[in-house]
Amino acid sequence: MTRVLVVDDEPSILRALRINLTAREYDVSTAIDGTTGLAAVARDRPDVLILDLGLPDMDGTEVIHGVRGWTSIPIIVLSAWGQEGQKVAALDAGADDYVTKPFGMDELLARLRAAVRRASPAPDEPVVTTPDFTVDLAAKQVMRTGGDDVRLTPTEWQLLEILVRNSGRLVTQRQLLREVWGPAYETESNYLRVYLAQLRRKLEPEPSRPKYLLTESGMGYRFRP
Amino acid sequence: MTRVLVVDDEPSILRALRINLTAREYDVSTAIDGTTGLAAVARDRPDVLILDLGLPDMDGTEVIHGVRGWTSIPIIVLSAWGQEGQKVAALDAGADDYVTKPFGMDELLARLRAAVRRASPAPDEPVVTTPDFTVDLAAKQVMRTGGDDVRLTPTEWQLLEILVRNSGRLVTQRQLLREVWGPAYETESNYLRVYLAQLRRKLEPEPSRPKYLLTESGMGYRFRP
DNA sequence: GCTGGTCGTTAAGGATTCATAAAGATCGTT
DNA sequence: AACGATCTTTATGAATCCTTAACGACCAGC
Repeated sequence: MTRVLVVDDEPSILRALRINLTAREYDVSTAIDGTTGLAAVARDRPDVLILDLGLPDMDGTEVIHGVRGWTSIPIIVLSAWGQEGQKVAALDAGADDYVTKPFGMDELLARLRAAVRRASPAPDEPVVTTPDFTVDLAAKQVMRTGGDDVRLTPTEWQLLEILVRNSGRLVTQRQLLREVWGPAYETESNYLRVYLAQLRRKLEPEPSRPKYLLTESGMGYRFRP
Repeated sequence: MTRVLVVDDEPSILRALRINLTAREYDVSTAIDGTTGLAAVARDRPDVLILDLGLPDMDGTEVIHGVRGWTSIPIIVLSAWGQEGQKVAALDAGADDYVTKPFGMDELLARLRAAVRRASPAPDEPVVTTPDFTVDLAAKQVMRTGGDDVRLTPTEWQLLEILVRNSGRLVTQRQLLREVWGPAYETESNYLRVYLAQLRRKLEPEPSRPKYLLTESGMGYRFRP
């Protein structure tokens, strides 16, 4: 289920979007200003952000910069008629698309679908296999070679997914912390140690001598296929 | 924040660009001739280069060749009216775009945005290969020819990365020390000796007779691909 | 041949980072 | 209310890395 965060200060628009998007099987959350919006992005990690440019507390482009600083989720901007300059600035700041108010719900839905589609470029290899286990990115499933599947908690899965998607590449601790826990946790590197240990216990044949989930001291972690 | 380096010998133009670009949230640095311009590119590694063709000390195309020898950052050329030949030569040499003086700030800004956008999806992080080992900048991985990968510590990696990114050209001790240890360590050249020795021990087939990590006595070091 | 400077090599400590276990905190479910 | 699962936090010893110093080799100039 696609999760959408709507940031707008007009209750009527929030209400209209919530009703329409929920009816279309989107999972909707809302925020009424830039500050709570930024916090909500970090906390809820939505799949798409719909952002009104005319917020009471901060400029729309500031919000975009704040989001773009650490994630690349699609951002669709809502701009009032006549705010052409703001619109361009928003696109420059990193927004993906814009809709001018007042807008038809059909148009917004179309752009929403397009944004989501663009954002998830079908990974060319949704299944990664090693001699000891198999990771199915699409099905969110891990199976040990032999048949029984491994139960992973949500956090464990997020971590594994990032490492597997960057197969062979070193992933910085900052990046892992930012993408799993949010930008406020960039220094909590002990989280990584705890969860890497759990993943190793569940996946590695010899957890204290990892073959797949490798540590590069001082730099980050790497999944070796 | 996008970093722009402006190389021009006319103070009025430097001033105008600095004001306008800074106001648009660009991080601006400047140089007044080709020599310092080339040094600034190597040192600051800007995201875009704005280069006047009519420099006092060297021909514009020479500057472009000097830059293109080792990086593919976008180059926007400024040419005085009537210098059609120079303009073509500049594009041949590898410039990305040109603006004819006198120019409107809006036009320059538009071309700047376009250049940055074109460049961003193609991060220039190549794979450098030698007969004995391979350095993958993106994956932060070094593999010896034969299969086994080499473990580098963070400091070793930083050093190697700078040398490889400046493949073939001499990198000053000052520059290496500044970029790895910070400006306060610019004179601690023994650090370099220690770490170069370690890198050679890990990478060179004959560490005491280096083929790739060369010392230029009194000057600095050079990576020969 | 002596001398001062630069470079290569090595090794020991102290500092940082890591692995691991285990105890609280939180949340939803029964 | 109690439970189980998950997430957070803390503590400890082990592993790794960085810094620093010492010593010898090499080269240029005197």
